[in-house]
Amino acid sequence: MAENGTARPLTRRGRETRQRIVAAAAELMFENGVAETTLEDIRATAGVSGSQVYHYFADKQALVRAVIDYQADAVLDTQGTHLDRLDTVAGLRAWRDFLVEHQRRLGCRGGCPIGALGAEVAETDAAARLAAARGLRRWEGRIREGLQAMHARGELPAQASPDDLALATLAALQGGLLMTQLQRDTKPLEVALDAMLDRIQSLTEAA
Amino acid sequence: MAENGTARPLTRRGRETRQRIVAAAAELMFENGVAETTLEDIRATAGVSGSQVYHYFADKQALVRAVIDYQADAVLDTQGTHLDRLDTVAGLRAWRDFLVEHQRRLGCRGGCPIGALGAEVAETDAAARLAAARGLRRWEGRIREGLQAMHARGELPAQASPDDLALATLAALQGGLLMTQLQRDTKPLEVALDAMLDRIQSLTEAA
DNA sequence: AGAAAAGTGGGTTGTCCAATCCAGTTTGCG
DNA sequence: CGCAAACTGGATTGGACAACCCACTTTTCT
Repeated sequence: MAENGTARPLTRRGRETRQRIVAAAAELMFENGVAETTLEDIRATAGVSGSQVYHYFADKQALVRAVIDYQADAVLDTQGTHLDRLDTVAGLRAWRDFLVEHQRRLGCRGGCPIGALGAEVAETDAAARLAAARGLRRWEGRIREGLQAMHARGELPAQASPDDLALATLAALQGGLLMTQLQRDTKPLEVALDAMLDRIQSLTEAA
Repeated sequence: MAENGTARPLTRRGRETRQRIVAAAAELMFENGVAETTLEDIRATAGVSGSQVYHYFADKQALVRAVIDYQADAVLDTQGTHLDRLDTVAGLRAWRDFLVEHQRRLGCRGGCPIGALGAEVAETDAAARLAAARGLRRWEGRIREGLQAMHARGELPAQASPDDLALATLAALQGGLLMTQLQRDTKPLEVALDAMLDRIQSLTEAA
């Protein structure tokens, strides 16, 4: 039976298989988009047999939603300790360098695993759109924590909103990733992040 | 016969019909994405008969590329005179208000007509990806002209790069639009643009 | 007037793919 | 052990859709 979104397989092996399917789907959808990825591709990549995909997911949409949640975890995981060090200008710059280098390694392909997926399904699947929005909000939250810490230490002007700065930084990052994907060049990402970090740095110098 | 990308129909009527097809495709793809838009939908919306789509376009991909070029024109056209007045902080703020209001009118649906389309096809159609990149570069060019004028008048510090500022502003706009689309709320767009414009304004005050 | 282009309206073909079903086997928890 | 879940490896259905073809009419350019 196909499970609903929240129910998890009961056994360890079941959870692992489910996870293999999601990971395979995430990889293929990142590389080729949702529409170009067939359940048969996913089945083969995950190394499971015919009926297993439908054993764990009601339909393709349910799988897409699971992939978005998976990518949200993966994105935060990939950035690792960088996200814990966004409370200094040096930490922010190191994070920026990491993101740029990561895109370079990928050949500027794929864009943001959450943003690109979310954009593709935003107007056709409200639940998937909300899952993507939730993923980005988690990311934004990590940036916000760093900037709030700087603010609390008085390193940012009292009237400056660390929350707004965090949201703006994530937006610049998303736009930079999109343009980097389209142009196959890390320059947009570099310039977009540098502009935001320069702004944050100049605010610290004003405080 | 299906024409290649550059050849245009010879008669006025032919150009109009071709344009009607592209406009219908643009509207439907903006609302539902490329994958969810069938040639039959387009044919019906454009009000043309069976074989006409293939009379003007070799295949769906060719039509998608035409739609991207069409949207690039439409986006610049929609912003009208605002793009001629990006050489003052007041002009930039008015432009920002216009963009936010435009999203509000659309119910935050669809995102950027160029960016959303480009992202969907970026990894499957290199020509379409490049068409989207070209469209964004035209947009960036209009922003750059404004900032270059400010720079030439000495209203921006000599060491500040108006070119980089323009690219960063468009990236912030793109990311803001994406997040606004996903969250169905203009806040990300507002905050992203405000952050970039605040940065530009503070640079003018430093100069 | 004559030719080329634009257009109608329909049919057709072939493929792809999501989704469902099933008969049987293996695994693993209690 | 016994039962339920996990899993295999198919087959199959049904629909959607891109792409192509055609016989014929209307419009437009020269």
